[in-house]
Amino acid sequence: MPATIQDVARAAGVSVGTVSRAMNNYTDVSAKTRERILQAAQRLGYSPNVMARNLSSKHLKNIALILSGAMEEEMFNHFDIMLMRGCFEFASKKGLDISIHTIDAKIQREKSYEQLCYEYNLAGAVLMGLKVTEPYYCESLAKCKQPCVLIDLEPVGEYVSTVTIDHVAAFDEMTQYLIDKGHRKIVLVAGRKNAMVTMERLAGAYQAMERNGLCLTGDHIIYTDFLKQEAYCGVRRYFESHPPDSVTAFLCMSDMLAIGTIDALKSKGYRVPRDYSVTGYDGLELTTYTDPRITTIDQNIQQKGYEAAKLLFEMLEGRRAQRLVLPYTLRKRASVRNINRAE
Amino acid sequence: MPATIQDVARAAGVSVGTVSRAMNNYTDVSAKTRERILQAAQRLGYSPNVMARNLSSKHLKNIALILSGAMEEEMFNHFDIMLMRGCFEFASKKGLDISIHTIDAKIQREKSYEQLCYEYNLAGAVLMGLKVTEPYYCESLAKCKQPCVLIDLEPVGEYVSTVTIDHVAAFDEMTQYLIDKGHRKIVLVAGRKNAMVTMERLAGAYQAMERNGLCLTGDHIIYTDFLKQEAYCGVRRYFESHPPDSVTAFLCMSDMLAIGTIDALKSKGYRVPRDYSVTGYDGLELTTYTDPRITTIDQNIQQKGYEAAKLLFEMLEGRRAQRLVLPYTLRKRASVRNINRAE
DNA sequence: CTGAAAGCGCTAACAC
DNA sequence: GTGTTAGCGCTTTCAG
Repeated sequence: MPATIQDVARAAGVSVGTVSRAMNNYTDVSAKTRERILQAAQRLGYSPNVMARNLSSKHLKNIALILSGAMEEEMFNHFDIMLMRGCFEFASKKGLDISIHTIDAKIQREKSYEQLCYEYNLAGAVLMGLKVTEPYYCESLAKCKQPCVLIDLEPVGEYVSTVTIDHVAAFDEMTQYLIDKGHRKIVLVAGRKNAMVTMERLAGAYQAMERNGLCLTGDHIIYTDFLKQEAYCGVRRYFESHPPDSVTAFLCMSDMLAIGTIDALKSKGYRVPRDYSVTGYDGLELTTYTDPRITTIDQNIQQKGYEAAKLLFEMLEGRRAQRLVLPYTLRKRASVRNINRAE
Repeated sequence: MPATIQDVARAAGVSVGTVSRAMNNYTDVSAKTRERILQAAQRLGYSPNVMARNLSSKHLKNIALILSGAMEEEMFNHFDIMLMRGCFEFASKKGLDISIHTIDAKIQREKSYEQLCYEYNLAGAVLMGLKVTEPYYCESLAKCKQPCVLIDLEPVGEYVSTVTIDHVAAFDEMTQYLIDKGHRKIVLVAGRKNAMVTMERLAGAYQAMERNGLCLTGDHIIYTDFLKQEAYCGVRRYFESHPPDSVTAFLCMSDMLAIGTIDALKSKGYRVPRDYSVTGYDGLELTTYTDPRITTIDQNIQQKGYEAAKLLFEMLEGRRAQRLVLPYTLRKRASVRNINRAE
């Protein structure tokens, strides 16, 4: 049976209140007593019970990483991992303890963010994988006084910060890059139809196409739920109703979609980039292992996570919510071929 | 301010005890009152405070996933993700709530497993990424009455289960496969020197080599900490002191090491598998995206996680600790070339 | 500087 | 069936 604060108090010959003060680095404990208490605690192998501490303490200090839909689909993918790493990087730098909680669509419909915070005594959280298609939940965020940080979403309410990149500009740049390489017939392998990130990237694609006098028709857009397998099937299906020369490049909204696309192309006997060019998005490390290495937008995901945790930390210290837009980088690699006549 | 059990009691016109019983599905509450209470709870948006519940409750019900060294090196990699997915798969199937905690080497040296359990009121946990090089911690596990499940380690103590695969046999099989393909000059790209998994796989390699009258000398073993980058450097360094024809195949102890090895080989202008064959280990999905696709041992990692969580669950119900050995599969792919004269 | 005591929100034993 | 009450281990006033 592990030691409680009572045991330490007894062993050090003081009251529990004094032990508590000593353990929490209060200044109003004499150096001598503190030393005695710390030694007793050490000797007994005492560590405070987190539940009791949280229950009695007024000030919420706990911060959390909330993984939404961790079990559905391909959630908990490479993207999320990097995000988590970033958060932990910040936490360990600051000596913070971040708790992790998983929620799913069902929970989100039944329990507000505020309730979750109450349940776990959270001061605030970084929310990963949240979908705007859960309007109720987003509303609950807006109303809540516990701050939170969202990734790649629009801020809602006074205590919600977001960290994102300029997806419109990034996708515009990627589209322009393909166009510069001579591609006119482009198929878009898109994400979930009403996801924020999908719409923004779509806007970027349209913007670039229009600027170049091109147009993107509906039958040249393949919607997916960001699953590799869907890209694979979607691309194969595309060729069932379109001739091979109706397209020269596949513009994908994620690296995993690009991988699925390349798979599909290879399965049809085509070669990348000889027959078709393919681009990704996210900048996952694995785009450098693939054959060919994939041209992509490097979002610098880990930094996104780092900044998210930092933002939360700052909000907890009283700073206002904000929308942080991080830079991105276009990584030009072998999956795109220049098809301009000139060369 | 969220509702407490008091508020619900007041709203439903009953005592807190009755609310507690109703919320916890006790049978000794009349259907009518239960209904009234549930409605009141719903209306007030009540959800029990986890801290208070855990503090007051005698029976520990919480189970956790403990990520050891989540922040160091490449921990939190694809392997761990799949393991986590497996755990969550089981949890969501059983309707269990798994909390996640991260610990690092420092914490492990200061705080025993028992203390951790006490701190978070844990009934037991699945421990991921634990290193035997933390002897103190492993001892603390052995002494503790809270059950736990380890991955790829040997069981220690009465309440420690493990789930693993037969690494000796698996690595033997892989080595034999290379030998069957005509490879006699093999370089081993190994993991951390005294890691359990490294030693087991090493034993498998020796076993197969000896059986075939081959021998593995020290200068043909490259030790790493399972980091891709180390394989990259190690392989390049190998060629500085050995002629190109001193080796025909690289036998790697993980898929990431195989990727690093292939990178190094490519950087030297060699091609895989034309010039050198390379094998991986783990069966990560990304070995199917690489160029070439990597021959590997599929550990079925997600199932490992699933079984680990299941084992923990069963131990909590009184079942004895056990050592579970799962099957594996050799996935033959393009990274190995047959160099027998016959073909 | 330190001790005493009042809770934090909940569960579980015990009455009725 | 339901109410009452004693804690769970800790923090935090409030005295002294």
